[in-house]
Amino acid sequence: MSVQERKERERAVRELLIVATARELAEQQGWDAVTTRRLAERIEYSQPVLYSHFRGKREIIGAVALEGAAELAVALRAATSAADGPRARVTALARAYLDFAEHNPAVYDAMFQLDGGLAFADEDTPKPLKDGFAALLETLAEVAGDGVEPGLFTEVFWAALHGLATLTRAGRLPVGDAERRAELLVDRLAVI
Amino acid sequence: MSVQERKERERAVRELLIVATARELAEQQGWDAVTTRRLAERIEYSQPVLYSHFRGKREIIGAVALEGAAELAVALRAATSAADGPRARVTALARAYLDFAEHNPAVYDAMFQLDGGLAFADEDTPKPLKDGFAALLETLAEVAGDGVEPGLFTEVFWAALHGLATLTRAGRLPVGDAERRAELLVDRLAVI
DNA sequence: CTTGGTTGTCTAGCGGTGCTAGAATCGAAT
DNA sequence: ATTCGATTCTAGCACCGCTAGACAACCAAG
Repeated sequence: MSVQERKERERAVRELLIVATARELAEQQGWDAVTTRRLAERIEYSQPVLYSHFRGKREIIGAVALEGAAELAVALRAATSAADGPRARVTALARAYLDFAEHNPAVYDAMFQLDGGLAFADEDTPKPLKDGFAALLETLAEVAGDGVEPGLFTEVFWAALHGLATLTRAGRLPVGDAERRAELLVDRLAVI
Repeated sequence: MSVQERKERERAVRELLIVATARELAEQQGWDAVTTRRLAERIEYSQPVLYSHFRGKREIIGAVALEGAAELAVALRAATSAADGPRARVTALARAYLDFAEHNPAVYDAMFQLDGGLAFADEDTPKPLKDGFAALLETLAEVAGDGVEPGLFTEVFWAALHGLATLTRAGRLPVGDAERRAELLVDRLAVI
Protein backbone atom coordinates (compact mmCIF):
# COMPACT_ATOMS: atom_id res chain seq x y z
CA MET A 1 0.00 0.00 0.00
CA SER A 2 3.04 2.25 -0.22
CA VAL A 3 2.10 3.56 -3.64
CA GLN A 4 -1.23 4.75 -2.39
CA GLU A 5 0.43 6.36 0.59
CA ARG A 6 2.80 8.24 -1.64
CA LYS A 7 -0.11 9.48 -3.73
CA GLU A 8 -1.94 10.67 -0.69
CA ARG A 9 1.14 12.48 0.49
CA GLU A 10 1.52 14.18 -2.87
CA ARG A 11 -2.11 15.17 -2.84
CA ALA A 12 -1.72 16.72 0.58
CA VAL A 13 1.33 18.64 -0.57
CA ARG A 14 -0.57 19.94 -3.58
CA GLU A 15 -3.45 21.02 -1.38
CA LEU A 16 -1.09 23.02 0.78
CA LEU A 17 0.36 24.51 -2.38
CA ILE A 18 -3.08 25.62 -3.50
CA VAL A 19 -3.85 27.32 -0.20
CA ALA A 20 -0.43 28.96 0.02
CA THR A 21 -0.66 30.18 -3.55
CA ALA A 22 -4.16 31.57 -3.08
CA ARG A 23 -3.00 33.40 0.00
CA GLU A 24 0.08 34.76 -1.70
CA LEU A 25 -1.89 35.93 -4.70
CA ALA A 26 -4.51 37.54 -2.46
CA GLU A 27 -1.89 39.39 -0.44
CA GLN A 28 -0.13 40.55 -3.59
CA GLN A 29 -3.09 41.64 -5.69
CA GLY A 30 -6.21 41.29 -3.57
CA TRP A 31 -8.84 38.58 -3.50
CA ASP A 32 -10.42 39.84 -6.71
CA ALA A 33 -7.30 38.74 -8.51
CA VAL A 34 -7.60 35.23 -7.08
CA THR A 35 -9.49 33.59 -9.92
CA THR A 36 -9.58 29.87 -10.46
CA ARG A 37 -7.78 30.35 -13.77
CA ARG A 38 -4.91 32.35 -12.32
CA LEU A 39 -4.65 30.08 -9.34
CA ALA A 40 -4.54 27.02 -11.57
CA GLU A 41 -1.87 28.57 -13.72
CA ARG A 42 0.29 29.43 -10.72
CA ILE A 43 0.23 25.92 -9.33
CA GLU A 44 0.82 24.62 -12.85
CA TYR A 45 -2.28 22.47 -13.00
CA SER A 46 -5.56 22.94 -14.82
CA GLN A 47 -8.63 24.44 -13.19
CA PRO A 48 -10.52 21.19 -12.51
CA VAL A 49 -7.72 20.05 -10.22
CA LEU A 50 -8.76 22.75 -7.78
CA TYR A 51 -12.20 21.19 -7.63
CA SER A 52 -10.79 17.81 -6.73
CA HIS A 53 -9.48 19.41 -3.54
CA PHE A 54 -12.13 21.99 -2.75
CA ARG A 55 -15.82 22.31 -3.55
CA GLY A 56 -15.22 25.75 -4.94
CA LYS A 57 -13.53 29.06 -4.50
CA ARG A 58 -15.27 29.76 -1.21
CA GLU A 59 -13.75 26.65 0.34
CA ILE A 60 -10.31 27.82 -0.71
CA ILE A 61 -10.98 31.12 1.03
CA GLY A 62 -12.12 29.14 4.04
CA ALA A 63 -8.88 27.18 4.08
CA VAL A 64 -6.85 30.39 4.05
CA ALA A 65 -9.04 31.71 6.85
CA LEU A 66 -8.36 28.67 9.03
CA GLU A 67 -4.63 28.98 8.44
CA GLY A 68 -4.88 32.63 9.41
CA ALA A 69 -6.87 31.95 12.53
CA ALA A 70 -4.25 29.53 13.77
CA GLU A 71 -1.51 32.07 13.13
CA LEU A 72 -3.45 34.83 14.80
CA ALA A 73 -3.92 32.71 17.89
CA VAL A 74 -0.19 32.04 18.03
CA ALA A 75 0.62 35.72 17.55
CA LEU A 76 -1.78 36.77 20.30
CA ARG A 77 -0.42 34.23 22.79
CA ALA A 78 3.16 35.19 21.97
CA ALA A 79 2.40 38.85 22.55
CA THR A 80 0.56 38.40 25.82
CA SER A 81 2.97 35.90 27.31
CA ALA A 82 5.78 38.41 26.92
CA ALA A 83 3.92 41.06 28.94
CA ASP A 84 3.75 41.55 32.71
CA GLY A 85 0.50 42.37 34.42
CA PRO A 86 -3.08 42.49 33.13
CA ARG A 87 -2.80 46.00 31.80
CA ALA A 88 0.33 45.33 29.74
CA ARG A 89 -1.14 42.07 28.50
CA VAL A 90 -4.30 43.69 27.17
CA THR A 91 -2.32 46.41 25.46
CA ALA A 92 -0.05 43.84 23.89
CA LEU A 93 -3.08 41.83 22.83
CA ALA A 94 -4.72 44.76 21.10
CA ARG A 95 -1.52 45.77 19.41
CA ALA A 96 -0.86 42.23 18.19
CA TYR A 97 -4.39 41.90 16.85
CA LEU A 98 -4.27 45.17 14.93
CA ASP A 99 -0.79 44.41 13.66
CA PHE A 100 -1.94 41.08 12.34
CA ALA A 101 -4.85 42.69 10.51
CA GLU A 102 -2.60 45.35 9.08
CA HIS A 103 0.12 43.03 7.87
CA ASN A 104 -2.10 40.22 6.61
CA PRO A 105 -5.01 42.08 5.08
CA ALA A 106 -6.00 39.34 2.66
CA VAL A 107 -5.95 36.67 5.34
CA TYR A 108 -7.90 38.94 7.66
CA ASP A 109 -10.48 39.46 4.94
CA ALA A 110 -10.73 35.73 4.39
CA MET A 111 -11.42 35.28 8.09
CA PHE A 112 -13.91 38.06 8.72
CA GLN A 113 -15.02 39.86 5.59
CA LEU A 114 -15.41 37.20 2.94
CA ASP A 115 -17.60 34.19 2.87
CA GLY A 116 -15.41 31.18 3.42
CA GLY A 117 -18.36 28.98 4.28
CA LEU A 118 -17.19 28.60 7.86
CA ALA A 119 -19.41 28.28 10.90
CA PHE A 120 -18.89 30.82 13.66
CA ALA A 121 -20.19 31.02 17.19
CA ASP A 122 -21.54 27.55 16.75
CA GLU A 123 -20.87 24.05 18.01
CA ASP A 124 -19.29 22.96 14.74
CA THR A 125 -17.05 25.98 14.47
CA PRO A 126 -13.64 24.78 13.27
CA LYS A 127 -11.02 24.40 15.99
CA PRO A 128 -8.64 27.17 14.86
CA LEU A 129 -11.43 29.71 15.07
CA LYS A 130 -12.47 28.61 18.51
CA ASP A 131 -8.85 28.70 19.54
CA GLY A 132 -8.41 32.22 18.24
CA PHE A 133 -11.33 33.33 20.35
CA ALA A 134 -9.90 31.40 23.28
CA ALA A 135 -6.62 33.27 22.93
CA LEU A 136 -8.51 36.53 23.28
CA LEU A 137 -10.54 35.22 26.18
CA GLU A 138 -7.53 34.11 28.18
CA THR A 139 -6.18 37.61 28.47
CA LEU A 140 -9.44 39.52 28.52
CA ALA A 141 -11.12 37.45 31.20
CA GLU A 142 -8.94 39.06 33.88
CA VAL A 143 -10.02 42.57 32.92
CA ALA A 144 -13.71 41.95 32.24
CA GLY A 145 -14.71 43.57 35.49
CA ASP A 146 -16.99 42.37 38.26
CA GLY A 147 -20.27 40.83 37.27
CA VAL A 148 -19.45 40.83 33.59
CA GLU A 149 -19.33 37.54 31.75
CA PRO A 150 -15.83 37.10 30.31
CA GLY A 151 -17.31 35.70 27.11
CA LEU A 152 -19.53 38.69 26.56
CA PHE A 153 -16.73 41.08 27.38
CA THR A 154 -14.44 39.32 24.93
CA GLU A 155 -17.04 39.59 22.21
CA VAL A 156 -17.34 43.33 22.74
CA PHE A 157 -13.60 43.87 22.91
CA TRP A 158 -13.08 41.79 19.83
CA ALA A 159 -15.80 43.66 17.94
CA ALA A 160 -14.15 46.95 18.82
CA LEU A 161 -10.78 45.74 17.59
CA HIS A 162 -12.40 44.39 14.46
CA GLY A 163 -14.07 47.71 13.81
CA LEU A 164 -10.80 49.58 14.21
CA ALA A 165 -8.99 47.12 11.97
CA THR A 166 -11.50 47.19 9.14
CA LEU A 167 -12.32 50.90 9.17
CA THR A 168 -8.67 51.80 9.31
CA ARG A 169 -7.70 49.56 6.44
CA ALA A 170 -10.66 50.63 4.32
CA GLY A 171 -9.55 54.23 4.64
CA ARG A 172 -12.56 55.12 6.74
CA LEU A 173 -10.46 56.47 9.58
CA PRO A 174 -7.62 58.97 9.36
CA VAL A 175 -4.30 57.23 9.26
CA GLY A 176 -1.69 57.98 11.87
CA ASP A 177 -3.91 58.05 14.93
CA ALA A 178 -4.26 54.29 15.00
CA GLU A 179 -2.07 53.92 18.05
CA ARG A 180 -3.96 56.53 20.04
CA ARG A 181 -7.27 54.95 19.17
CA ALA A 182 -6.06 51.58 20.37
CA GLU A 183 -4.80 53.10 23.60
CA LEU A 184 -8.09 54.81 24.27
CA LEU A 185 -9.98 51.61 23.60
CA VAL A 186 -7.90 49.63 26.05
CA ASP A 187 -8.08 52.37 28.68
CA ARG A 188 -11.84 52.48 28.60
CA LEU A 189 -12.85 48.87 28.06
CA ALA A 190 -10.45 47.07 30.35
CA VAL A 191 -11.09 47.19 34.08
CA ILE A 192 -7.72 47.20 35.77
CA MET B 1 -34.96 75.89 -23.65
CA SER B 2 -37.91 74.19 -22.01
CA VAL B 3 -37.41 71.01 -23.94
CA GLN B 4 -33.90 70.66 -22.64
CA GLU B 5 -35.08 71.33 -19.12
CA ARG B 6 -37.69 68.63 -19.38
CA LYS B 7 -35.06 66.19 -20.60
CA GLU B 8 -32.77 67.01 -17.73
CA ARG B 9 -35.63 66.51 -15.32
CA GLU B 10 -36.43 63.14 -16.84
CA ARG B 11 -32.79 62.17 -16.64
CA ALA B 12 -32.67 63.09 -12.97
CA VAL B 13 -35.79 61.03 -12.31
CA ARG B 14 -34.30 58.07 -14.09
CA GLU B 15 -31.11 58.38 -12.09
CA LEU B 16 -33.09 58.25 -8.87
CA LEU B 17 -34.93 55.25 -10.23
CA ILE B 18 -31.65 53.47 -10.87
CA VAL B 19 -30.38 54.08 -7.35
CA ALA B 20 -33.67 53.14 -5.73
CA THR B 21 -33.92 49.98 -7.79
CA ALA B 22 -30.36 48.97 -7.02
CA ARG B 23 -31.01 49.47 -3.34
CA GLU B 24 -34.27 47.55 -3.43
CA LEU B 25 -32.71 44.67 -5.32
CA ALA B 26 -29.75 44.60 -2.94
CA GLU B 27 -31.99 44.53 0.13
CA GLN B 28 -34.16 41.82 -1.37
CA GLN B 29 -31.50 39.48 -2.72
CA GLY B 30 -28.13 40.84 -1.71
CA TRP B 31 -25.57 42.84 -3.67
CA ASP B 32 -24.46 39.77 -5.59
CA ALA B 33 -27.84 39.78 -7.26
CA VAL B 34 -27.43 43.37 -8.35
CA THR B 35 -26.01 42.81 -11.81
CA THR B 36 -26.08 45.42 -14.53
CA ARG B 37 -28.35 43.16 -16.56
CA ARG B 38 -30.92 42.64 -13.84
CA LEU B 39 -30.80 46.29 -12.88
CA ALA B 40 -31.31 47.35 -16.49
CA GLU B 41 -34.22 44.98 -16.85
CA ARG B 42 -35.93 46.29 -13.72
CA ILE B 43 -35.73 49.90 -14.81
CA GLU B 44 -36.85 48.83 -18.28
CA TYR B 45 -33.85 50.19 -20.12
CA SER B 46 -30.87 48.51 -21.65
CA GLN B 47 -27.56 48.12 -19.86
CA PRO B 48 -25.67 50.97 -21.56
CA VAL B 49 -28.17 53.47 -20.13
CA LEU B 50 -26.72 52.75 -16.70
CA TYR B 51 -23.34 53.85 -17.97
CA SER B 52 -24.70 57.17 -19.16
CA HIS B 53 -25.52 57.93 -15.53
CA PHE B 54 -22.70 56.20 -13.66
CA ARG B 55 -19.17 55.24 -14.57
CA GLY B 56 -19.85 51.70 -13.48
CA LYS B 57 -21.37 49.46 -10.87
CA ARG B 58 -19.15 50.81 -8.11
CA GLU B 59 -20.54 54.32 -8.60
CA ILE B 60 -24.06 52.98 -8.26
CA ILE B 61 -23.05 51.38 -4.97
CA GLY B 62 -21.56 54.72 -3.98
CA ALA B 63 -24.82 56.49 -4.74
CA VAL B 64 -26.72 54.05 -2.53
CA ALA B 65 -24.13 54.59 0.18
CA LEU B 66 -24.60 58.36 0.12
CA GLU B 67 -28.37 57.97 0.34
CA GLY B 68 -27.88 55.65 3.29
CA ALA B 69 -25.48 58.00 5.05
CA ALA B 70 -28.01 60.80 4.89
CA GLU B 71 -30.71 58.53 6.30
CA LEU B 72 -28.44 57.27 9.04
CA ALA B 73 -27.65 60.82 10.10
CA VAL B 74 -31.35 61.61 10.29
CA ALA B 75 -32.07 58.46 12.27
CA LEU B 76 -29.27 59.17 14.75
CA ARG B 77 -30.38 62.75 15.34
CA ALA B 78 -33.98 61.69 15.75
CA ALA B 79 -33.02 59.09 18.34
CA THR B 80 -30.75 61.34 20.38
CA SER B 81 -33.03 64.37 20.35
CA ALA B 82 -35.75 62.28 21.95
CA ALA B 83 -33.55 61.32 24.89
CA ASP B 84 -32.86 63.21 28.11
CA GLY B 85 -29.35 63.44 29.51
CA PRO B 86 -25.99 62.37 28.09
CA ARG B 87 -26.28 58.81 29.23
CA ALA B 88 -29.69 58.24 27.63
CA ARG B 89 -28.55 59.98 24.49
CA VAL B 90 -25.54 57.74 24.00
CA THR B 91 -27.63 54.65 24.60
CA ALA B 92 -30.20 55.84 22.10
CA LEU B 93 -27.43 56.62 19.63
CA ALA B 94 -25.91 53.17 19.86
CA ARG B 95 -29.28 51.50 19.58
CA ALA B 96 -30.25 53.60 16.56
CA TYR B 97 -26.96 52.86 14.84
CA LEU B 98 -27.19 49.12 15.35
CA ASP B 99 -30.86 49.13 14.36
CA PHE B 100 -30.03 50.91 11.15
CA ALA B 101 -27.34 48.37 10.31
CA GLU B 102 -29.67 45.50 11.11
CA HIS B 103 -32.63 46.76 9.13
CA ASN B 104 -30.72 48.10 6.13
CA PRO B 105 -27.98 45.55 5.67
CA ALA B 106 -27.45 46.20 1.97
CA VAL B 107 -27.23 49.94 2.45
CA TYR B 108 -24.89 49.45 5.37
CA ASP B 109 -22.70 47.23 3.24
CA ALA B 110 -22.67 49.82 0.49
CA MET B 111 -21.48 52.38 3.02
CA PHE B 112 -18.82 50.44 4.86
CA GLN B 113 -18.09 47.04 3.38
CA LEU B 114 -18.20 47.48 -0.36
CA ASP B 115 -16.14 49.71 -2.54
CA GLY B 116 -18.33 52.55 -3.68
CA GLY B 117 -15.38 54.62 -4.73
CA LEU B 118 -16.04 57.21 -2.03
CA ALA B 119 -13.45 59.20 -0.15
CA PHE B 120 -13.49 58.93 3.62
CA ALA B 121 -11.71 60.88 6.32
CA ASP B 122 -10.55 63.27 3.68
CA GLU B 123 -11.21 66.83 2.61
CA ASP B 124 -13.25 65.78 -0.41
CA THR B 125 -15.38 63.35 1.55
CA PRO B 126 -18.98 63.76 0.32
CA LYS B 127 -21.20 65.85 2.57
CA PRO B 128 -23.61 63.09 3.68
CA LEU B 129 -20.71 61.07 5.03
CA LYS B 130 -19.26 64.00 6.91
CA ASP B 131 -22.69 64.73 8.26
CA GLY B 132 -23.17 61.17 9.44
CA PHE B 133 -19.96 61.43 11.40
CA ALA B 134 -21.05 64.81 12.70
CA ALA B 135 -24.26 63.28 13.99
CA LEU B 136 -22.21 60.82 16.01
CA LEU B 137 -19.85 63.51 17.21
CA GLU B 138 -22.61 65.79 18.51
CA THR B 139 -23.76 63.24 21.04
CA LEU B 140 -20.45 61.60 21.79
CA ALA B 141 -18.51 64.79 22.42
CA GLU B 142 -20.22 65.25 25.77
CA VAL B 143 -19.14 61.81 27.01
CA ALA B 144 -15.61 61.72 25.62
CA GLY B 145 -14.12 62.39 29.02
CA ASP B 146 -11.54 64.91 30.11
CA GLY B 147 -8.50 65.37 27.95
CA VAL B 148 -9.80 63.16 25.19
CA GLU B 149 -10.32 64.65 21.77
CA PRO B 150 -13.98 64.28 20.85
CA GLY B 151 -13.04 63.37 17.30
CA LEU B 152 -10.76 60.58 18.40
CA PHE B 153 -13.33 59.30 20.87
CA THR B 154 -16.00 59.32 18.20
CA GLU B 155 -13.79 57.31 15.88
CA VAL B 156 -13.26 54.68 18.55
CA PHE B 157 -16.91 54.52 19.52
CA TRP B 158 -17.95 54.34 15.91
CA ALA B 159 -15.45 51.56 15.21
CA ALA B 160 -16.80 49.57 18.13
CA LEU B 161 -20.36 49.94 16.89
CA HIS B 162 -19.25 49.03 13.41
CA GLY B 163 -17.54 45.92 14.69
CA LEU B 164 -20.62 44.85 16.59
CA ALA B 165 -22.84 45.52 13.59
CA THR B 166 -20.76 43.61 11.08
CA LEU B 167 -19.75 40.67 13.23
CA THR B 168 -23.30 40.19 14.41
CA ARG B 169 -24.77 40.27 10.94
CA ALA B 170 -22.09 37.99 9.53
CA GLY B 171 -22.96 35.38 12.12
CA ARG B 172 -19.63 35.81 13.87
CA LEU B 173 -21.25 36.58 17.23
CA PRO B 174 -23.96 34.59 18.96
CA VAL B 175 -27.37 36.06 18.30
CA GLY B 176 -29.56 37.17 21.14
CA ASP B 177 -26.93 38.90 23.26
CA ALA B 178 -26.75 41.90 20.98
CA GLU B 179 -28.53 44.17 23.43
CA ARG B 180 -26.27 43.21 26.32
CA ARG B 181 -23.17 43.79 24.23
CA ALA B 182 -24.37 47.24 23.26
CA GLU B 183 -25.09 48.08 26.89
CA LEU B 184 -21.67 46.96 28.00
CA LEU B 185 -20.05 49.00 25.28
CA VAL B 186 -21.86 52.17 26.26
CA ASP B 187 -21.19 51.59 29.96
CA ARG B 188 -17.49 51.28 29.45
CA LEU B 189 -16.72 53.74 26.70
CA ALA B 190 -18.86 56.68 27.69
CA VAL B 191 -17.71 58.82 30.61
CA ILE B 192 -20.83 59.99 32.39
C1' DC C 1 6.33 -7.59 -21.37
C1' DT C 2 1.83 -6.89 -22.65
C1' DT C 3 -2.72 -5.98 -21.68
C1' DG C 4 -6.91 -4.05 -19.30
C1' DG C 5 -8.91 -1.07 -16.33
C1' DT C 6 -8.80 2.45 -13.02
C1' DT C 7 -7.34 6.78 -11.71
C1' DG C 8 -6.05 11.17 -12.58
C1' DT C 9 -5.77 15.24 -15.55
C1' DC C 10 -6.89 18.11 -19.31
C1' DT C 11 -9.50 20.36 -23.13
C1' DA C 12 -13.39 22.59 -24.20
C1' DG C 13 -17.50 24.70 -23.12
C1' DC C 14 -21.70 26.40 -20.33
C1' DG C 15 -24.06 30.34 -18.51
C1' DG C 16 -22.96 34.19 -16.13
C1' DT C 17 -20.35 38.89 -15.16
C1' DG C 18 -19.00 44.21 -16.11
C1' DC C 19 -18.52 46.99 -19.76
C1' DT C 20 -18.52 49.16 -24.69
C1' DA C 21 -18.41 49.95 -30.02
C1' DG C 22 -21.22 50.87 -33.47
C1' DA C 23 -25.85 50.38 -35.50
C1' DA C 24 -30.44 51.98 -35.19
C1' DT C 25 -33.93 54.95 -33.77
C1' DC C 26 -36.06 58.91 -32.03
C1' DG C 27 -37.28 63.72 -31.89
C1' DA C 28 -36.40 68.73 -32.33
C1' DA C 29 -35.39 72.35 -35.56
C1' DT C 30 -35.28 73.89 -40.01
C1' DA D 1 -41.04 66.74 -44.75
C1' DT D 2 -36.29 66.39 -44.05
C1' DT D 3 -32.22 66.73 -41.84
C1' DC D 4 -29.20 65.88 -38.21
C1' DG D 5 -27.79 65.42 -33.47
C1' DA D 6 -28.84 63.10 -29.28
C1' DT D 7 -30.28 58.94 -27.33
C1' DT D 8 -30.94 54.16 -26.93
C1' DC D 9 -30.29 49.48 -28.29
C1' DT D 10 -28.13 45.24 -30.23
C1' DA D 11 -24.39 42.58 -30.18
C1' DG D 12 -20.16 41.39 -28.60
C1' DC D 13 -15.66 41.55 -25.87
C1' DA D 14 -12.86 39.35 -22.21
C1' DC D 15 -13.37 37.48 -18.10
C1' DC D 16 -15.65 34.79 -14.19
C1' DG D 17 -16.87 30.04 -11.49
C1' DC D 18 -17.67 25.63 -12.57
C1' DT D 19 -18.14 20.89 -15.06
C1' DA D 20 -18.82 17.04 -18.76
C1' DG D 21 -16.44 14.14 -21.27
C1' DA D 22 -12.17 13.09 -23.85
C1' DC D 23 -7.70 11.65 -22.96
C1' DA D 24 -3.34 10.02 -20.76
C1' DA D 25 -0.81 7.92 -17.12
C1' DC D 26 -0.35 4.37 -14.20
C1' DC D 27 -0.78 -0.08 -11.59
C1' DA D 28 -2.19 -5.00 -11.30
C1' DA D 29 -2.97 -9.28 -13.46
C1' DG D 30 -1.81 -12.63 -16.99
